[in-house]
Amino acid sequence: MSPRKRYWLMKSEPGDFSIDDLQRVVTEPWTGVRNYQARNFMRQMQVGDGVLFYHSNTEVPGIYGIAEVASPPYPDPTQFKKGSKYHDPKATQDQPRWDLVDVRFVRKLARAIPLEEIRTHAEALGEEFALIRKGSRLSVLPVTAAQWKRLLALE
DNA sequence: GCCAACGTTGGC
DNA sequence: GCCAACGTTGGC
Repeated sequence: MSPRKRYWLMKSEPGDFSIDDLQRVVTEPWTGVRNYQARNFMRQMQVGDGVLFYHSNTEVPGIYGIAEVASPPYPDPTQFKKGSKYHDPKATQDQPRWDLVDVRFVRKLARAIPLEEIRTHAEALGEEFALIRKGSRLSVLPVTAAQWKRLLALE
């Protein structure tokens, strides 16, 4: 028995990989996460979970699209690749350190929801929401069903 | 490009 | 186990 569908927010710098890139390739392994908290969230993911696709480090940071989890978690192959900027010398095939999931394109939002606007709804979303919590830089974070609904109502 | 906040590393 | 130094993230 699998738990009910969950929701997540995943950040990407559009210069590296944008929602348009995801639309083009449809499915993409979410490589390069090297933060334990973010990794642990990906380990909890199930196929079909909803994903808010967030653009960071860009002119208007915010939510630009919707994706879904397309695979169970598995070891990030880039951790084994010497010369890759994601290579981790402490990871071995027997003892991988980093997991990822494949992410599949669902749709672009009719209108991006800027971080600035999301902040104005902090009270409704909950102060503990990691996206707007002071100092939080998590690139993969959980979203409750209520937050998912509230955020997409802003579209 | 700046820099605050945070995580990781490594000397001791 | 402490903590300074360093690296990274990501908003602005």
